[in-house]
Amino acid sequence: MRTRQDHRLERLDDHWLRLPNRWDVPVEICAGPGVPLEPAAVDEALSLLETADTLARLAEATGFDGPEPRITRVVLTPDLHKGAGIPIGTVLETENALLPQAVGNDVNCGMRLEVTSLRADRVRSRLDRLEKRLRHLFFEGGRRVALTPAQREALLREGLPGLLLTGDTPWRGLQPTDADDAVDRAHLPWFPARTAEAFADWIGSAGGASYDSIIGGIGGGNHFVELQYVSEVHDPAAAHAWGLTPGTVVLMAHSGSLSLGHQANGTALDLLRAGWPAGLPRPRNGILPFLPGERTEAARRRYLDAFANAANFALGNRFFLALTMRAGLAAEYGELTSRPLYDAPHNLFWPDGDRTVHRKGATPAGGHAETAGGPHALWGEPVIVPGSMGASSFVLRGHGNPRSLASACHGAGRRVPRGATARGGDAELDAFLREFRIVTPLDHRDPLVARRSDVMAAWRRDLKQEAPWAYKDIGPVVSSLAAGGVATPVAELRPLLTVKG
DNA sequence: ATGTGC
Repeated sequence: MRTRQDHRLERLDDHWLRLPNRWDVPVEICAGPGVPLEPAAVDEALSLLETADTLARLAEATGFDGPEPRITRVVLTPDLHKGAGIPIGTVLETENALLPQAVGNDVNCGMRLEVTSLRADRVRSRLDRLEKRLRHLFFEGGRRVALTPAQREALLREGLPGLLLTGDTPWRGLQPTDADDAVDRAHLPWFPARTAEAFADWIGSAGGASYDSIIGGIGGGNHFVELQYVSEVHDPAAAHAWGLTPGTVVLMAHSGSLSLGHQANGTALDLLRAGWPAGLPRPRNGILPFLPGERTEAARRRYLDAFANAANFALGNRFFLALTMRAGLAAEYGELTSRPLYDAPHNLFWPDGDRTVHRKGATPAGGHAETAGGPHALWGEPVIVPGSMGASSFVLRGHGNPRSLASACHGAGRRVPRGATARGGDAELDAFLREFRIVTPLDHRDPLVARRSDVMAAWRRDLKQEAPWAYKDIGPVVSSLAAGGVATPVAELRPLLTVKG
């Protein structure tokens, strides 16, 4: 299928497009002819580029005498769609500038993939019983992760490795493994958090160990925890190395930093507004950057600490989500192993000297250079691309393509805006729910449910926003990544059971 | 996307 091309885009070859702009910033999109691109998202990308002017004006107004702050490259992924100010599916490379909004509110939203010792036929044989267990564990008060204030603080400051060193943290008799430790240590190499002051309320909310109302929650929107099985192998050598043999059951968790990332981003915007030079108009696109230097040092440091705290929390939360799923599986099928293959961040930046790569709704796809010395040096970075509910997901291996800023898409991409899914579609949703095994929170319209604080409730309207027809077909999206030299498929995964936040 | 709408 060929979709009509946006007149502002120029096709470079079969799988790359260019967005010409008056700032001469290289803006490239990896998308084949079968991938629809939302015009509103292209509008938003052009509006983002006005930040090039903001950087120049801010530097002048503040007498900034360091090296020129600039946008050096933008990559838009094939799952591009309109976000709040900056498109979801944007990779932004800057020099001498940091843009909190280019990672978005949900700091370190990401994807964890674990390879279990279970086989699909065994899991399939008792899905009814497993479903009941998971509904209880995730939504009906069965989660109950107990952490002391010291443990909460350690999680924020030093991530999961820090938490594991702070007293006993067994949960339902399950302990993290060496593989967890290796994945979690590899995840956050950039800057440890110094202070958790922004989250003092959450840390200090109990005297002793108490059950946590936040950690272990899935979140909403497109977040989920899913059991899948390997249905097809596309790259036998890499699949074998990663344990992705046909019929193997895997666990996928997509979740973010819940309320913590929002608080971190809010802190950044408050600080940026407070420090904005008097007399300089605020930018039309609403995007406020940090420039380096002493003038902004204190504010930047406070933001980076809150950012790292939220990022650490998100990684830890995905670990707890996996642990919850492991607990359900162990209760139903007996002892098992579940080894994390990867935990990939979607919303994050990496300052590296003067250069910063920001990703908002995009996933790293490093090759040999980016993974050198690590466990994935041989095959490249695992790239996890989930399809919409009920559809296949893919695991690919990254090629570190500099054209893509070593980045790939983080999903199939929304086709219908959230707001446009409210009307109709109820019969289709019912049919979908009969066909696929989707474990959802309890119905929020039920007055008995709404009054109970120990259960999760959700609206049907939210579920409709995540219906399969609201998303693009994942096939052309994955083909674009492969043909565009970004990442190549290793294995295809089909859903067995989805726990939907 | 957010412990639950402007």
